[in-house]
Amino acid sequence: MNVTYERIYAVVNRIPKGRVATYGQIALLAGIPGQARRVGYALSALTEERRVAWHRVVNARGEISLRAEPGAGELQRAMLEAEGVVFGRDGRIPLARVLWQPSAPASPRVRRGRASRARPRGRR
DNA sequence: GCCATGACGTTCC
DNA sequence: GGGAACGCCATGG
Repeated sequence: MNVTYERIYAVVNRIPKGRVATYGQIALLAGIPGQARRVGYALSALTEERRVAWHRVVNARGEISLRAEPGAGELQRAMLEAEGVVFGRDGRIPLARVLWQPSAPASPRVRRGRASRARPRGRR
């Protein structure tokens, strides 16, 4: 297993209870900024032995990313709700309130709206 | 070794 | 605000 994967899992495990983090955020903290896709892949290859809090990882929209496993979305939502994470009417999570902020000493309004803009590219 | 796909993200129209 | 396009990378065929 790659060290990157381990680091990703470690970052995910650092998410405090009752909070969620986005894939991009995790990728950033894991040392692979902009590669959220790899994070998703790492989580897909996740096993129960790892015991990673994968349910605290959501996409940038605050929604639960569905995967191959049927019913996993419901499970994830149930686990999050059990931890105190609130869900909006449309099934989304208000990231402004429950988004994990690794370095939020006293100003919770550090990043509002988007998760980050590490790559201001975007040619089209 | 090339091609297609995927638990995603960001920017532009 | 919604949709489309491009990116980056690992994995499997």
